[in-house]
Formats: sequence, C-alpha cells, structure tokens
Amino acid sequence: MIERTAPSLNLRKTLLCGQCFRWREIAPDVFSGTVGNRHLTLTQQDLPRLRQDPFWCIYFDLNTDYETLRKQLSALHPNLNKAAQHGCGIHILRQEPWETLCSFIISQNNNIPRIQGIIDRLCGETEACSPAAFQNGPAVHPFPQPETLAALSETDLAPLRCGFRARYILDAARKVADGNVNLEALRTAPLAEARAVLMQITGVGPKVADCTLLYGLHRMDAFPVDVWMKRAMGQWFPGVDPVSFGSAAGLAQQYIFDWVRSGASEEEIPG
DNA sequence: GGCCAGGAAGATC
DNA sequence: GATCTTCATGGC
Repeated sequence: MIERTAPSLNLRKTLLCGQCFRWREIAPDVFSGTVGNRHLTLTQQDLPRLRQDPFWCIYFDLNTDYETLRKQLSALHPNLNKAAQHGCGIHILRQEPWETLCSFIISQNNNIPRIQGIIDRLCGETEACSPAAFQNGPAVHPFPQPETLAALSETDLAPLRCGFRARYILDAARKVADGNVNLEALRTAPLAEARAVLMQITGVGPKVADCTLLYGLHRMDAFPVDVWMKRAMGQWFPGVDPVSFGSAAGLAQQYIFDWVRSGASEEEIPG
C-alpha cells in the first residue's frame, strides 16, 4: 500500500485564486484566514493532519475526488486539458452562503486587494481590539450576520468605502434576514430557479448569482456565462457546449478563469 | 447600448 | 510624480 503523500489540494492556488477573500499569505507558504468563528494558520504540510478535523475537512472539500473530475474535464477539449493542468490543485471551498453572496456583491467591478479591504472593514478587522480580546490570542472577527447588517443604513456602511455597493449589501441582508431569500433552500433547487431567486436581490446579476451558487452553495453545476466567458469559450473551446461539462461545470470555469488570469497567452487561442 | 456608480493598483508617460 | 486604464458588474 502506497501512502498518499501529495494531497490533491494546493493551498496557494485554492486560497488565492479569487474564490475567497479572507485568506492571506502572511509569510512564504504560510496562510492565515478566518472561517465562521474559527481562525486558522497553516502550511501545505498541515493538510494531511487537517483530514482528521471534520470542520476543515468539509471546508477544504478534502473528500471530493478532484483528480477524477480533472481527468473527466481534461478529456473534453485540448484547451480545457491545458486549463485543468494549470488549475491542478484547486479545490472549490465550501464557504458559507451568506458570506459568499455578500463578498461577490462587493466584488463587482472591483479588484481583489480592494475587495479584501472592504471585507476586512466589514468584519471589523481594522477596529482597535480591546485588551481582553487578546487574552486568548488574537480576536476572531466573524463575518457579520445578515440580521446585523439588515438593521443598518447606507450611512452606517460609509466607513467601508464600498461605494455604490452599499445599497446592494443592505438589500441582500434584508432579503436574507426576513426570509424572502432562503439561501439553504438553493442547495437543492433547480439551477434556473436558484438563479432567479438570487437575482431578486438588487445588485445581483447572473455572474454574482452563479458565483454565489458555486462558491457558497457548492453548486458545481453553476457556470457563470457572462459575455467575457462566452467569448473565451467560443474562441478557445469551439464547438464545446458548457452543458457537456455537466456537474463539474463550475470547476471547469474556475480552471479556465485561473488559466486566463495567469496570462494564458493569446497565441494559444486557436484560429 | 451607453453611461455611471468608489477607489485602488498597475501601466504609461 | 501625474495621468490614464482596468476591474469575473449591474441598473437605469
């Protein structure tokens, strides 16, 4: 029996690929982040041990066979094969739906450093911590609950410096808090229905909806088909219908995005 | 379809 | 240094 020494998850690729915004590389190969009311600092070497922890095992999706999914996607098209090779090691994290929805509302027309800054301020990371908070180590700053945000006003959110997105955050918080949008129910709802429910929220369009479904509800069938991605699909995957990606469509799009963002060269575009 | 809504980062001058 | 340009957008 050969001991499995190389887990399918690559921490850097997974945590810094733009699917989440509360992880930082605080030193070379050392990653630190907050999930729920837990704070974790780890390196790639800590992953095998993490398998024993039910919470982190679920969060990092360690029980999904990404190697098989990656092989299935690779077989669909030569360019998807390249993208999948580049994205090898990316897991789709199982993030909290509300935090994910709110984060991707903030992400629209925005860049990652600024998104991280806004979310840090939203979570109170930049507030001065009381001395008592440090008695048992650094204070953990959970993502604010929708009920908390629902009671606030745009003026209250001004210190976040999130611009026009403030009213979108408040509308989302209120619709989730009062039950108009039941995020948990979207785990099993038909994809089209789940999208429609999310798009009732002001400031949530097709892309934010699909990102919420993929990253927040682990709907691997969700595929953000915006104009940009459609163009990339048409140019780089001629004749391939995203439907053929099936239940791994979300993973495929993450591979493609990561590949494109890395500068997957124009010369690789066929024809 | 065009434009506008923060602000930060990177490119360019 | 100053000045563009861009940003996984959505709404009017």
